[in-house]
Amino acid sequence: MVRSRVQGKHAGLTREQVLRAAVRLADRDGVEALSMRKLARELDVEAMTLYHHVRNKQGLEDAIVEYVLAESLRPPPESADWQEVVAAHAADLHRGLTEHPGAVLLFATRTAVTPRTLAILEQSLRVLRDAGFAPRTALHLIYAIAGAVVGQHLAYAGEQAQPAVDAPAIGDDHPVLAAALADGPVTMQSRLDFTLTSLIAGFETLL
Amino acid sequence: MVRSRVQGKHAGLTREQVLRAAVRLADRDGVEALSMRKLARELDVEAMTLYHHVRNKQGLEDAIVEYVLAESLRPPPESADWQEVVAAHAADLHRGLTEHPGAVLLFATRTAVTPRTLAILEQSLRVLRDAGFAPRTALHLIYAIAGAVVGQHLAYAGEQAQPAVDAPAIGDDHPVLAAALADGPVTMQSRLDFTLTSLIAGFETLL
DNA sequence: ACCTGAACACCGTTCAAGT
DNA sequence: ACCTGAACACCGTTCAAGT
Repeated sequence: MVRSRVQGKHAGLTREQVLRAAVRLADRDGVEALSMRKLARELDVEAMTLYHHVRNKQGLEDAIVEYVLAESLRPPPESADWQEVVAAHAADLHRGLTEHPGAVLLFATRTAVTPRTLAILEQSLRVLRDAGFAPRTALHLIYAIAGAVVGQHLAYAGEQAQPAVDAPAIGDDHPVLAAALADGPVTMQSRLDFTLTSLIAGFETLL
Repeated sequence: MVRSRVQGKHAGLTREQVLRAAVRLADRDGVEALSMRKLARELDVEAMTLYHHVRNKQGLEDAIVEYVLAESLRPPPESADWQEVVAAHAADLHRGLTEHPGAVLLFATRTAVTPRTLAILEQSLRVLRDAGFAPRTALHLIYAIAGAVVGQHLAYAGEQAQPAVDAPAIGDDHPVLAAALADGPVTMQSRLDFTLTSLIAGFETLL
């Protein structure tokens, strides 16, 4: 790593570049490997320079969540029924977290409240209310969906580090568990599909 | 912090004591404040001593999850229908995470697979299978419940640091969202209840 | 205005050494 | 066997100083 610029010379570094590099680093090496110093090295800059574009590491992490969420979330499809809107919301989140595994752990503990996400949320809520859900129920519904998607991605992230239960490890003491795993391990996709299908079926009983 | 023991003198430190102190420290100051050095100070011992009871920090965190899960999980109630078994499982997890907020983030990314948790899982799965669910569906069902409980606790933990959306911050641009929050902020308890009720209602449609 | 470099107060972990 | 202390390679962040 060679310093390629003298002090005071502008690096021309923008916040956008910092965030893009941070997301890339987190996706490549994992969030736990994301440090101000390593990110600075990646950008060929001193660590302290980053504090010009970001309040601190917390602020960087908040910004990553906003960045990924902004990239993932789309306005709900026009003239769709509420089931499609809910499924689309889940699919948006799922795609975003799949493309950016480094953001999964950060999504778990923050909500990015920006004008754009608020606007999209309001549009989804309107569809749900027009379908007959009370506003508060509609909000609960969105929370339930988001929690389910993030929850399954987290569980999956954990299983990468520490492999999940599989059939051979079970043995004869646990016949039902063994039967459940006989057709291969349970994947995140199957768990997520099951959870979302169950949730939507449950929501339908509320109408 | 005074050293109260000469080198080589047994501290009489047990793994149980280490884990109890770790859980207490994480609950009191937050997981992010849990460090080997601070934990050692708490136990009036050198940091390196802890490595005699725990492989490394990862191992300590795994052990915390096992410890809290063992304390929380109970065998499913005898002669209960499947809805009660599922609700009891959710309630066990909810109680454990409420009593041990320091473990929430750790629960998100690991599964504690021990003989005891496997046995309890098998019992729950048997009730579900006897109720008519296929073994694989039963397992999906348990995963969905666990994911929902952990997911809502995580979201709640995040809101402690970074307050959630509330009515005054919304304004006239988002009437449905404002209406949803008019009766006060959405709490973790209400979100969790809603999610679990919806999930169970959804499961019923599968039978 | 933008960037640097030293410094401070922390980390997890290895390793040789004490009793 | 159990515990220590120094050491190494890291952290995030403050602060004064450079251009």
